[in-house]
Amino acid sequence: MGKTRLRHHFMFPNCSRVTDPAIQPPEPPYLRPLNDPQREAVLTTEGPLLVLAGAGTGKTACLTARLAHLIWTRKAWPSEILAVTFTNKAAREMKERVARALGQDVEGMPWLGTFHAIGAKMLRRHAELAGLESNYTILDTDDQLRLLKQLIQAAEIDEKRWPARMLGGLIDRWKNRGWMPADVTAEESEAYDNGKGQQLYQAYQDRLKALNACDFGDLLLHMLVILKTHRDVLEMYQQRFKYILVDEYQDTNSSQYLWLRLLAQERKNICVVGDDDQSIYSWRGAEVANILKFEKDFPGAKVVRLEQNYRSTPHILAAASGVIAHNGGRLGKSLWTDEDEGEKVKIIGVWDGPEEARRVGEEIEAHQSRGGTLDDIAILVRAQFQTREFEDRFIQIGVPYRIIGGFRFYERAEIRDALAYLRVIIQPADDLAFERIVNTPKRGLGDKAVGTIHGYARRENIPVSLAAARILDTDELTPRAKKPLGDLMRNFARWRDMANDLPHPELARLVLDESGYTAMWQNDRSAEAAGRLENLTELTRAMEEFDTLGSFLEHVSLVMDNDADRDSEKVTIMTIHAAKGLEFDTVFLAGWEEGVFPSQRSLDEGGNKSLEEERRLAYVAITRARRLCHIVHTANRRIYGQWTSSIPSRFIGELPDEHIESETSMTGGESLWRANWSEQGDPFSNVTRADKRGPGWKRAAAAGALPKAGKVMEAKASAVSFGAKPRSDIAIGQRVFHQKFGYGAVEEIEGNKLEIEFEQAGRKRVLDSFVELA
DNA sequence: CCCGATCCGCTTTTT
DNA sequence: GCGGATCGGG
Repeated sequence: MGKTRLRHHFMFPNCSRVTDPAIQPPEPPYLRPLNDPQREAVLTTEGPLLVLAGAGTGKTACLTARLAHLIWTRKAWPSEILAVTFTNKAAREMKERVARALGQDVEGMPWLGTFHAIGAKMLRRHAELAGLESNYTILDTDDQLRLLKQLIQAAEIDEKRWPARMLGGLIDRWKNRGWMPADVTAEESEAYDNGKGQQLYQAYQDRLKALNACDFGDLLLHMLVILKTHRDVLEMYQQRFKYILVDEYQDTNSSQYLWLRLLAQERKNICVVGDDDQSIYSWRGAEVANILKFEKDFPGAKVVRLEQNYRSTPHILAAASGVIAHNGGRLGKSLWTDEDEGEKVKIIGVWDGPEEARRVGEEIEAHQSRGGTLDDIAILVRAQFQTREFEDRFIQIGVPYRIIGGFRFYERAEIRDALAYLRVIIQPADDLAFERIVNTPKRGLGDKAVGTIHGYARRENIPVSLAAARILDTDELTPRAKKPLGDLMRNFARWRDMANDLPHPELARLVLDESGYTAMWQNDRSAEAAGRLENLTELTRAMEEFDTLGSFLEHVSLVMDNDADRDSEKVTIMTIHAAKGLEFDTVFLAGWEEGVFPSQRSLDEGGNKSLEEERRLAYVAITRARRLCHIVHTANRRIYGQWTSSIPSRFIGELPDEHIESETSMTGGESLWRANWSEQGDPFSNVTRADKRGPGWKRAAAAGALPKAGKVMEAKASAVSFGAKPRSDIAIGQRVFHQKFGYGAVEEIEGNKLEIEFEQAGRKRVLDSFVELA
């Protein structure tokens, strides 16, 4: 095992020289590249330690060196270190880098992984203490939702008024806080159907137990309860874990915090690494408070700040620091760098969304013609909908791009269907999986038949698939339904038998064929059918890398690989959230407008707390850039099909003047925009402007944060009503040209809106400012 | 069971 | 303005 391999490493010839007083013991290789604070973070092994690691300060290098150090100095065996991360990617990277630091692989680090993976592993060992069997199924959000729907229907609650997603969200929130159903307060319970929240949470947990299943929150919550109520189990883990290491501590939720605190209580060798300024996940339960109060929670904690930035230029750092300085209650860090000054952060103002994409496209083409690679470039957006505009444009001009996020492999319908078949084979009691595929492909078992089976199951209090088997001996089903159900059940019995001696990828292929599932897609004439079949092939191929079907299914539920194709050069388009932890030479930050970024939701609800989170997001966004950072904002944007005039983000106003330069390039010239603005009466005319920055409206917009509600509302008025002066040069029948839709003839005129019959694109409604006379 | 009409809702996302 | 979920009619 890994242990022996590592032991071998301790015989490294260098180590024996320690006995020679004339020669300083050589520094272990992993310490060499570290600066002083990093070194301190590595060498302070005993007692609680908080490492505040600013963006780009070599956090991962430091973390891995620490792990390597603990192992190298034999303070702990690899199996005695608990190291938790949030994502599989981070865990994988850490594993690889520790291995590299020590010069071999670290299979002996069984407790390095995500919170959920480690929680799942512990829970498999102690499942019976939570009323589960160790082969429990891990449900994803889709399953969770379907289950909740059933419960809501059974409770005869109007699902329209009290949607399942709402209940799901509440239950998640409660689990994140470490609450079992009994812990839900009346006040919280009130949030769903006048106090039915707690009751439904309890019913949901009961159902999960009956299904021998867990949702993601349970992986932590069950273990937390077990650690709290079973001293012996807690003590065993406290003994085992000599050192605890936590990455991205600012992202931990209460349940994770309580879990860590229990485990660290005895030895107190807990090292947490994070950056309060990069806390951007409060909406999924993260508590910045955890990192802010670490020193209180662990008295005598040492704090090490990593402030030397190895990533960005001084201008970029100063810009980011300038923005984040507007937040209160920070632990505080000041990033610095040795790098040369570099270029200022460039603020680009454009007319509308399409022009934003056009403009960024031009910059990218220029970068390319200078010989730069597209892999250096990222476009970061606040929300997924913003990617559309760039996609459209890049397709048009032929710039290859990849969009990170969106649909993941394991979330696709065909993959989930295939997995459902396998789940039913492994765990016959998995009702959710059974119900998913009982009539997929169509085999004449519609709602009626399934409802009858369901009723039987409920009456007899047995799993649905068992009910399906038994109901065949009764007359409850019509002969028409009995036949296909009998076939299906016999198939499952047969597949289950075969599971023992057939390799599981083989089994999967066979099941997909014999069930008619493959045929279903082969007969499908729609465009995506071929892709779905490919995905199924890919799925069975992926299974080959796992020893058992069970381990594969766990991998699927816990490890969502986002392997966007890395092979060819592409511009990366993604959300800021997805970009956290990454870096790019050149970064375009798009859509920096009030209502987009900061998002409308964060402005409407959540108050200052959520605005500060948006600001941290801005900080994360800027610090992704190594050398060039461009911030783009538009004067008009279409949101939910509505043209909306937008004012620059307040975060632009918060950038220190001396580190930015601005430019405006609007179709029709800036004067058009300004004319519209003044015709209507500048909503910010009562605000004193610092006119340093050219047009001055950027500042004004930022100042718009001051006179709140009314003013901002007003500024949101649609562009259509705004300077709605119809063009005098357009009449019905006029031939016009439009950037996106090409040539067409005007059919109708309504104010400044035109209805145009385009030659290629068909009939569209557009603003007159978007067309030229042809 | 399939289809079209209609209605809603709409930030971020990992596990 | 789009996609998806849901519902009612054929």
